[in-house]
Amino acid sequence: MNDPIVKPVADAPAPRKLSREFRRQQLIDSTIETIAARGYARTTLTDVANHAGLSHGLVNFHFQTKEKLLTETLLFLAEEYRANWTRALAAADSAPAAQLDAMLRADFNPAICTPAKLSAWCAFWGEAQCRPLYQEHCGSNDEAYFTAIETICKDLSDEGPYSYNPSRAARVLRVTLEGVWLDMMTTNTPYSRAEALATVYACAAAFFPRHFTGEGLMG
Amino acid sequence: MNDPIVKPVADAPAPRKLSREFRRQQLIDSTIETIAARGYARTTLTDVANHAGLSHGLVNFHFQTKEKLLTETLLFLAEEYRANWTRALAAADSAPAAQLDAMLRADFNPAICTPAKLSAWCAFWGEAQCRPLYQEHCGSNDEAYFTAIETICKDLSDEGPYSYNPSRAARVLRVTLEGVWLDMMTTNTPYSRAEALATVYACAAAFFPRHFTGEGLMG
DNA sequence: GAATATTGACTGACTATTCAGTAGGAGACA
DNA sequence: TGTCTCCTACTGAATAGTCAGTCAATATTC
Repeated sequence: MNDPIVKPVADAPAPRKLSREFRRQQLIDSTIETIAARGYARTTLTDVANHAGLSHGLVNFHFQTKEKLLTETLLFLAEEYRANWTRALAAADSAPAAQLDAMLRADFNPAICTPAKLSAWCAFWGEAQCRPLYQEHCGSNDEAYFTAIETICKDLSDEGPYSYNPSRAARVLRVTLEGVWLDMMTTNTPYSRAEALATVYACAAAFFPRHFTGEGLMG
Repeated sequence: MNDPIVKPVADAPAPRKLSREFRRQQLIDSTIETIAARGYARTTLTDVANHAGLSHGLVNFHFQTKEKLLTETLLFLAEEYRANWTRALAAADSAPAAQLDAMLRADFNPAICTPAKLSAWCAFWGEAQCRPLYQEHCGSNDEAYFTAIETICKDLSDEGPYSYNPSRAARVLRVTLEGVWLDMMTTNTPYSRAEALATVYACAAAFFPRHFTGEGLMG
């Protein structure tokens, strides 16, 4: 628990002084790990600092208050998530099916889908005071996400053509992604990302059988 | 926030002394409300007691420690949830489609699907220390639930017949229910139970089109 | 030497828990 | 019916522990 994240490199002692940005990021990472390990309610500044091998006074030096640290941690997660699906969409083929496939896969990118980050997301969702905060800063992220997945489903529905209401299909896909994330946290025998992705593909195949199978994008 | 839950009846003043069981339930209810209003991390015994119009000493009198109060609150929610779907299944027609319909509807029973209870569930899920606790006491509940919905989906799949893997379909339905619950908590413009149920039915219709439409059970 | 980062002892506020005391009700007995 | 005694629920002041935030001293880098 107290292992410092940053180990000194053998022949070049870790610089005691690091750039503002580096330390801030290091403390945000420690916050995520600490919340995952101890829970939101039991997370103290000392825990966070110790996890990074630093003293708690430094946390206040860089973030002023605990609340600001937690806020910035949430904003970091939100921005990382947004950047991840945005990048995935941009990198994918422009065909609706490929776009949807990219969107579904994006959620299981190992960079954002780690146990600690899932746990931290879960903790922020659960903490009543965090929801308005999230809405205020990231509500527009979610709206963009909803719009993106809905538009793709509409295009895919036209292309099929499929008779399902594409908005409903989009929402089912979205909540399935959310539900699977939650499942990965809470289920007794947590299943792998691969298994989670298979569940999402089963859903996509049920709505868009001409484009998806239970194994993934067709063709 | 400080409104006593139990108002004195006009001509019969509220008894100062009430039965052990009544007070315990009253305090558990207050705990749910307080967690919903203030968040898990900020919930204090004084908050809980004030919400019930009682003194904080009484909480320790009845529950010994704060931890036990929170544990018992979680167990109460879990048992209420289990009893709800079990009862719904028993009351429904034995045809697989009717059983599945009962199971899907059960989650939206106004008795268990209140904003405060959703919020409390969310808080417990989010708090890392609560997950092992839940597993230990209620893991078997979840297993029974998984088995029930999986069995029903298998029967329904045979009856269709449908080509989807019924276990996957069951899991998608289950995580859709979970995801919709989460959505009711977190989305900017929270949608009604009716709208949430429609989303779940869209999912059921996608997997079992010979038994469900987007509006619900067929026939 | 100046600027900045870092430490850690300290403070003050908050809160879980304890406990000595209060009060209402239920029998026992007259 | 009155009153005495006991039991249990209940109160709230006191206690003890925790933790966020402060700050003077120190280290590091330029």
